[in-house]
Amino acid sequence: MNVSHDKEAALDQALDLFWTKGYASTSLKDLERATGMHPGSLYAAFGSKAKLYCLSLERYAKRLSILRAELQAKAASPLDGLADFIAKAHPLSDADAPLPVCYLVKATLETSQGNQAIEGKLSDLLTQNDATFTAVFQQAVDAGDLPANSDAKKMARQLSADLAGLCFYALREEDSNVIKEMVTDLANRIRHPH
Amino acid sequence: MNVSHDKEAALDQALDLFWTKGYASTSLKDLERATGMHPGSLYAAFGSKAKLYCLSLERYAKRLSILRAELQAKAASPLDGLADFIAKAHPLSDADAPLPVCYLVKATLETSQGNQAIEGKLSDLLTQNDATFTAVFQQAVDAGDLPANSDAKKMARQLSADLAGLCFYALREEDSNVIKEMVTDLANRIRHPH
DNA sequence: ATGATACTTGAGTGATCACTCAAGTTGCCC
DNA sequence: GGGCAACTTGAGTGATCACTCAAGTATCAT
Repeated sequence: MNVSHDKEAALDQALDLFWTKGYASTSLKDLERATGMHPGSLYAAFGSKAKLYCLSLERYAKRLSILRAELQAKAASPLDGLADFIAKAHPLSDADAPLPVCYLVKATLETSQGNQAIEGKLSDLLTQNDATFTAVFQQAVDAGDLPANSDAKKMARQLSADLAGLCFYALREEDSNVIKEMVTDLANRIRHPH
Repeated sequence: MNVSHDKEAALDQALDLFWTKGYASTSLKDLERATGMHPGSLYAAFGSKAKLYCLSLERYAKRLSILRAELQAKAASPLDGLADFIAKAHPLSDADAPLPVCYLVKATLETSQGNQAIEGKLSDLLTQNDATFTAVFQQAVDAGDLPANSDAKKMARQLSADLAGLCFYALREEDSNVIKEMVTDLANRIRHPH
């Protein structure tokens, strides 16, 4: 009996698996089990393990970016939107996420050694993310919410690093209240810069 | 012809390899090449890949801890010692380190899925590190360098996270001056809390 | 020299890796 | 219902994985 497969659903399953186990530690057997697809179908649909991984990275980044844009649109100010995003939508604050850790951060630290395609894709997505953060801080400067001589790029860099730091800490801290406090602290620092 | 092996030197080689490639992506072939040891000797000396990894984690943590203690002893104050450590000795500031990234941070984000021994060892070492940071902050409080109502534990937590965030950013930023600036900014925040 | 002890050697183990492809199944048009 | 294109299937590929162990070699004391 054949089973027809939903490529999008399979990609979601693969994303969760890669996210939790990492690229190197996820085997095709794992992917077969998670997606319900057989190796032939997986390769027909996605080409290779590395390409599937890249697709999952892209999918994650796009999903997060859309969420951020939505919150931004609803927020009273650019900085409020960014703070809302961190406090509500980021994997750190998302109970549905397989790990309280940004997928891109974890993937970067794994440095899928040697695979040029994966490293390039990661670099692209992270650069894009930094650019978005920079744009938001620049909007805040233009709106007068930040001093006119603020360095938007530097602030974006610091935010990226701060988020990554929280991801690291969230992975090993068992008390979720501690993380919640650190996340809201960070969000408040964004919302009310001094 | 047999070659006699220096266990300490081999462990150093393994440490560098695991540090750069990660646990899952480092094969025994890689370890053989790096240490010049044959599989039999490796297993006689270290027991298993996982045990060798744990030993390398321990060795790294101890080395870093000793460096920190030395700087602490020479410094004018506890906070100065901590700041010096970050600005001078941490892998972020150490040109000799294989990666400008704390080995323990990278290892934690890799979450050697499933291996209880490795996860336990990592957890121990990180907890120990947090405790040291906490102790230093407490010394600063006792010395009057920090307000009496300071939460040393919370400050240690934040420092751990900040360092991890910098590690993440250092991995992907090509311009070393950017990292240098972020590191000195962090060190100055430690030195002169507001 | 000789035998005992300790260490080194590397071919070989079964398991698992990412991946392929011929054969089988399905759905659709006429 | 016959023919065909598209998809699914899963046993099988060679490579590589972590790891073992019998055989070889060096270093002793005697």
